[in-house]
Amino acid sequence: MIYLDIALPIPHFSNFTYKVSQGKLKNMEKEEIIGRRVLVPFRNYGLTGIVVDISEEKPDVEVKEIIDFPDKEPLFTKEYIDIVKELSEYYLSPLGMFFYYIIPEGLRWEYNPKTKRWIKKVQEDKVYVPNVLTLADIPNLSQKGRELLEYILERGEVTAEEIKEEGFSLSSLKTLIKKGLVKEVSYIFREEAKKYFLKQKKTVKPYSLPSGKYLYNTEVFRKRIFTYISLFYDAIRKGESSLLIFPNIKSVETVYSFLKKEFGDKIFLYHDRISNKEKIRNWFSIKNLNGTITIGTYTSLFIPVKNLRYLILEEEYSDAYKNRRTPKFDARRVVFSIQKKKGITAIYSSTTPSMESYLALKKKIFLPVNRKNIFSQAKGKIQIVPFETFNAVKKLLLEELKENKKTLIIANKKGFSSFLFCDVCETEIMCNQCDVPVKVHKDDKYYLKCSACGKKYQYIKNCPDCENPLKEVGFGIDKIVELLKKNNIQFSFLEDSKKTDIKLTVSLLGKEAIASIFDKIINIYPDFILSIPDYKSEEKFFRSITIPFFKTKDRYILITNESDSKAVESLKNKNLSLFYEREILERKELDLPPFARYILLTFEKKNLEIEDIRDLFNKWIISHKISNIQYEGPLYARISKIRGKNRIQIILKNFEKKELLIDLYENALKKGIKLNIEIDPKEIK
DNA sequence: AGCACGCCGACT
DNA sequence: GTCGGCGTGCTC
Repeated sequence: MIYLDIALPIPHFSNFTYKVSQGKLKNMEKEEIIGRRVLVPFRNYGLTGIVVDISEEKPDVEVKEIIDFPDKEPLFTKEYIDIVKELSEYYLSPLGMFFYYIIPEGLRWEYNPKTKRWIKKVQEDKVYVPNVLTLADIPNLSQKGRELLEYILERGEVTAEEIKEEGFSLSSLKTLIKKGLVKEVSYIFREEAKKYFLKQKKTVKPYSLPSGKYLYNTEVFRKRIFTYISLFYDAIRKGESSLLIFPNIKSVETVYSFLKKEFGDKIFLYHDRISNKEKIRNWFSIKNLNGTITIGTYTSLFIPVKNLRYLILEEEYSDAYKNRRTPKFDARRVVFSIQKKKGITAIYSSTTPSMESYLALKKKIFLPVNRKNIFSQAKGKIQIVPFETFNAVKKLLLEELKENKKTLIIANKKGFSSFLFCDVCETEIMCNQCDVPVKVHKDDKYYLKCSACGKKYQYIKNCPDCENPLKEVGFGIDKIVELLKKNNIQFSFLEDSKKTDIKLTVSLLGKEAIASIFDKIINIYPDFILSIPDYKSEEKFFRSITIPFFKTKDRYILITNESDSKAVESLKNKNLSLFYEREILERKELDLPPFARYILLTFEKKNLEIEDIRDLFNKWIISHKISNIQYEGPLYARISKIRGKNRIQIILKNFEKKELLIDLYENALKKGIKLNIEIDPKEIK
């Protein structure tokens, strides 16, 4: 008997032991078992897990036997298991939950105890293998049957399509199966013999970067992409692979279709909107083939790419790189872990890098890709217009849109109005289950929507308490849409593939790959970003005003009242480090990230009170004899209620013994309080 | 997470 | 009597 350490998808901070008999092992080597997907009985149902370790010692607890190893090969290599383990510990996310999330969706099989069957989510590939060793001494076999058996023996393993292509009929195959001469085998993935073609264009010079961590902020996106092409050609020549990550699917698809022309069958796509079948096929192809290129979202970071050489994280500043659900992780850190483990070349790219990356470059933890001046690649004129009223903005827009130029309008805000306000009661109209004012939206008609829980409400004109007419406060993208429609101006959204001269978007952040160059860009009042109580607000504001400039050919019109801020100063002076240097000083003075590490604890329960949490927290500190702990709270969260549950927060600063928080999590859970632990939160209020 | 079990109020 | 909502406990 052999015992397996299996990570199962349940929020429990330990693995589970199962036994496996020699028969089920089918002569597998130890290395072929670790990293494998495994089906196990669990209570009265079943689960899909990942084998993370093997032992021959009998454990203390009573253990069950596994059901099956459904795959031909492991999903993960030992290296990647170590990387995922490290991340799971860092982010306090259970290992099994981590693995379950990062494997292709089609492999997350579920057991239905009623029908006693596994729901497999994808169709398996069926192949046919010989069940005899030679053709000799087989009586009663037709000429056709003999020829087919000979063919299957020769190939070792064939599909029904291949049998048909060879000119055999499927009924001959059926006869052979009936006679027990051929066996049908199901695989979730069968490696395909790929026909590669690759004609390198003469214009592209292969280029290589030695292993290490790089910051690439010296060139705009359209130049960076050609650097990647050069790197990819160099890697392919050596049989090495590359992984290029974007913060959203639209960017992935745009770049994929562009690079497909260049690299043909060498290139793979991986994100959550491709089919389950394709995801599985691509996973194994990328794992097994030499010299591939993968374009994907952050889920593709966990594919154990064969011979990985270049790992590129595009627009590395993007908030989308932080997964806010379990398993919690930040793509930037995942890239860091993979680089450290494998000694590859990792490139963090963006026009406006994150503060962390900028500081890492300063400290020489990151290397520069080159030393070009990014401002020499943008020639637009910056025009700063103060904001007065929304009516003035409307007038400016109509005037500017008269010119037949390729124009982009950035609205900076979703929805129609920010909220509804009653002058008499002096209150905002709130969501009835959250502590959030409802936002006014307008698609075909007006409606109200809560931005916290997503609940929609009918539009109301008058205050439900005093019946006085309500005032709409603020303006979002839906109001710009209304203006353009009223004036019969042809437009489309930036994210649509439709071709119009006028494009509209909420924000350009994370969309550098989607947006082309515009003659004119109008950025409407991004100032509100500064009013969000978060230490990253200035950085976000800086990015929102800077990125559009690098997409402008002639005129960049920025509507703002913040022209004295360090962000606008730095843009006007065409010197981005002006902003970064000043921001770094401020962060250092206030002891904010990246100079301090924070952990945000959010407790959620109906009718939860500050006292409950203070009790719970103090008991935890005493029971673990924790001293010198720096924290703030417990306090009500900025959004003090979501879906009827009160939210109370504690912020820990530079807390080292993270693993003790598991105990706090479990103590809270015993009282029906859900604790959300966020390591390195992206917002601190 | 996802399931079972048990308590309790509401409704036949 | 029985259905179902939800609080609690447990998982190799």
